[in-house]
Amino acid sequence: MIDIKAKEVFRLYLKQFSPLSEQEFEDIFIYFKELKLKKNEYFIKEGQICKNVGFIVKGILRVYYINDKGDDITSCFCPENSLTTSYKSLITKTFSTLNIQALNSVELLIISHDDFNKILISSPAWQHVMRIILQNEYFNMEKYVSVLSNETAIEKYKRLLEEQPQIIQIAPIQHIASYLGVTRRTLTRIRGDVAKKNSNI
Amino acid sequence: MIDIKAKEVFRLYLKQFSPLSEQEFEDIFIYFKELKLKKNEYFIKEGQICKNVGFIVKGILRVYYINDKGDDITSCFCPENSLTTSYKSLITKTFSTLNIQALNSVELLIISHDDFNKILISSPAWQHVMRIILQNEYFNMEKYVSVLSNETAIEKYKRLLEEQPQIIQIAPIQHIASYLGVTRRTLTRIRGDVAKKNSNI
DNA sequence: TTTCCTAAAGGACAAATGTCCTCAAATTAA
DNA sequence: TTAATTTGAGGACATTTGTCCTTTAGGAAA
Repeated sequence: MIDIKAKEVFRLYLKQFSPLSEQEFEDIFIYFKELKLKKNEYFIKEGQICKNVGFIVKGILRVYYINDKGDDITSCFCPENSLTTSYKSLITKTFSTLNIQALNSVELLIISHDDFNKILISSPAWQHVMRIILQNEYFNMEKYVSVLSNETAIEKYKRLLEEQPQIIQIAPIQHIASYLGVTRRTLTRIRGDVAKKNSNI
Repeated sequence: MIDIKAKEVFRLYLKQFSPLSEQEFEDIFIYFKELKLKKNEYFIKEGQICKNVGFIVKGILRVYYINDKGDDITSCFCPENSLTTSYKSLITKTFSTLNIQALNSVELLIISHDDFNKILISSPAWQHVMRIILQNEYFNMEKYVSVLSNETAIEKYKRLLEEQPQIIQIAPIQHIASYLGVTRRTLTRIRGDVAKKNSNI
């Protein structure tokens, strides 16, 4: 039996995008299962085919890949109250190049790709919610591209500090650095500068 | 009457993604109009609401925006045989922050957002083609993000030289530079290095 | 407690990139 | 054709970032 609180969190999440009737929500919810991950456990590993979409009830996940040079690059931190999956692997049924790993202890609601598609066909309400969520994913990615190419390292750090302060608390410095597109050394310099400025005020 | 050659080009484009029957294609095609742009004319300008999707039969368009610092940043070059639109403005019916401008003389087939949606509802074939095209757009964006954050300026330049050599021929240096995320000065340095290496061979 | 280990901070120097400028070639206008 | 304008190349120096290394602090194990 799924935790009643988790269910409520998910209900509220969907409600943001589009109202669902009690019945519509229940019809959808029966397909979800609970999944708990301990720190450092994986939601999906490179080389596997991703078969699930997860909703994060609690905790934070890190998405990363190993690039041509062998570096571990963090492409995204998935916060509470959002979806996580390896879209490309899921949709094209190919091996994932991404790893999605729990940064702390994580609680998810997951649905299989097959069930996901089943609901898409049978429920116009679900179709509508998903269209909006996927649109948002796309727009977020556009935003991320613009941040990556326009902001300096220090601006990006300050943005992260403002938008996702929990990340800075729990993620080790090398993950934050690769996410911001700089080396560890540059990130410590930035932290030094930020601390210095604050002490001047 | 739309140029018969343009029609063929579009038919072949759609065919890549999914086969359409002759009738299905004709049913869709009646909604398209021809649009010709001279060099430097706009498909969409910042501040307007984008109402059309365009298929590029001939020519190249540049997508750019003005960032907070007032710089003109090229976010993408749209080549022949691809779609162009300001997705965010189109879908959310908000003012576009993007400009899409003809780099040379351009020939488009355009369809209004309303007609686009009308076909989406009436034609499962069109729905299918569009789902695949939008998925590809998303995957391309992912690819672009990974290139932006992993490759050095010189690697990005070489990639562009290989993948879209026409761009390097016709776009002025500052547009290519902002697209690669560097200044003009860095791009001329890169060109110098590339030329020097080639002469050594 | 003491030792060991790990993670972050930061010093020193090198490399890459940006800023500001000039010059030369190409293009446009008179 | 000549003058004016635009565009790209590239010099000089400043700034930023990377690389490699050492130091420091905090937590885990003996």
